Amino acid sequence: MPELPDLVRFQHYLQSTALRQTILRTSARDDRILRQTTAQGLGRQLKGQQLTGAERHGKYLFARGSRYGWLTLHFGMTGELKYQRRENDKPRFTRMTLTFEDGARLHYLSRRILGEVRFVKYREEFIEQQQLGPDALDSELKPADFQRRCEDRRGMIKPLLMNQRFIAGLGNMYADEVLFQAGLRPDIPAEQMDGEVFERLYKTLRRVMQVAARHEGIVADLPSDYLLPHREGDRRCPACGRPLEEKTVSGRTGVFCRHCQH
DNA sequence: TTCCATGTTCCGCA
DNA sequence: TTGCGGAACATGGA
Repeated sequence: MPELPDLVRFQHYLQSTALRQTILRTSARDDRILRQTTAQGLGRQLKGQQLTGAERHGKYLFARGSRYGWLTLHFGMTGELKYQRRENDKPRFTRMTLTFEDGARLHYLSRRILGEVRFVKYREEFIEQQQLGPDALDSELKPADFQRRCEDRRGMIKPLLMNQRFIAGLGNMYADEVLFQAGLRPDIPAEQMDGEVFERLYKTLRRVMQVAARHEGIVADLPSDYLLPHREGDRRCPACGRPLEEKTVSGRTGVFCRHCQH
């Protein structure tokens, strides 16, 4: 599930549940989602701290520690958060749990274990180390900058949109959505796009991601002329009604409309 | 049972 | 050097 709009939902969820409560302990039954640390190490770094805010960059969520550092979460393909105020049963697929002083718990769930949990001292340094591109909603991302970064790229446009080093936040679903809304095929070479096409793509990308972020990635709430609600439903183009086509581009199954995208 | 999956990374190859 | 396909990761659901 998690692409940028879903991360916005997780961010709001964490902000509305887990802030300003002192962390008593951290447990991770399964070490495989921990990176550069262990359950004990993570516990030492977080114990006694409170989370005071949540920031996002692309598909990473950062929860600020009141004394120092950031709890850093990546959700892979199947991750999510669950907050429990009472001693209910731990949700299935819980991989890591923060327990607060009052007994409430924040669970990090991941069905497949492709996400990661770590603690970083400096957020900006981490983003740099991961070589993440600008966040897709970053107001600093200007069209000219976007075009310049596209121009010296070979290869197809869709993998470029999904490349987190190019721009951070889009995955398979929203890359398809942006290309559909821009009327562009997923397999056109990036270097073939002229200035007018760049501008259309840039504006569409910003608009689609803003709309999706506003709806916090809830597909059912997206406008009905969006592709996303139709790719699992009638599998028809919301613009022309023709059946959507599948095309695998750089290993990911995508969906597009041959009639509306060129 | 087999195939596929909203992510990332690594390898081999062109 | 860049980018692609494929595999791997690990697991569950259709």
